[in-house]
Amino acid sequence: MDTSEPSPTSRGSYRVYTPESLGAAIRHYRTEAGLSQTQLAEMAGLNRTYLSNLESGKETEQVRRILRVLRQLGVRITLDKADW
Amino acid sequence: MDTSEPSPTSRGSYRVYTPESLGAAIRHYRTEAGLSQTQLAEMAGLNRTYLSNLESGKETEQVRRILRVLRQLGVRITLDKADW
DNA sequence: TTCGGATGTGTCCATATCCAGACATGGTAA
DNA sequence: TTACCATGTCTGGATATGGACACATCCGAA
Repeated sequence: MDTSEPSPTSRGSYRVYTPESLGAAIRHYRTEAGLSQTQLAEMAGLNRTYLSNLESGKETEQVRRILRVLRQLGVRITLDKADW
Repeated sequence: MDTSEPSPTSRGSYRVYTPESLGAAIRHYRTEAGLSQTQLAEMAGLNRTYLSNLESGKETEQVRRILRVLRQLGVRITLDKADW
């Protein structure tokens, strides 16, 4: 199992390649914001169980599908904080 | 109907805010690559109908959910070509 | 120690959603 | 014109998936 942090780029942004790396990035930004899963789930109108699974990269076949499309196109996905 | 291009940034990358903008970006990169929906769907192991809907931003409640989470966290999503 | 918060994880179930297939339309080439 | 391709869109059905809820674990505070 990969317990490392999601690899940030030189400017603190995150590359997304897999559902797992997407989940890791979400978890990073959530904890950075000082929010619990319960709080963020409420803010986003989601179930906490879903958010837990999302952060773990589980049960996200849909995400995997979309990432497959983008990978085939050679498109890179980058996440970063808007207020930088 | 919106026939405009998805708004590119100064460096040719695309910001994703909604399922619609995600779909528009995918369509842009697909046509740029000279691929038909059928071709890309086969390459990615998907149904063409799904890809058509994905590019139109339809039936993507899952994407909308995840985008809600990222928006609440103030996280920005950028797509760009890896070979630039 | 106990207590509470945070998180992971399991089950059940209603429903969203993907796929297959068909059909219509618009464009283009012969 | 006909023929073909790309795309949008609809239906039906099988399945994936999210929500609700419960429970266990871990950890820090009191």
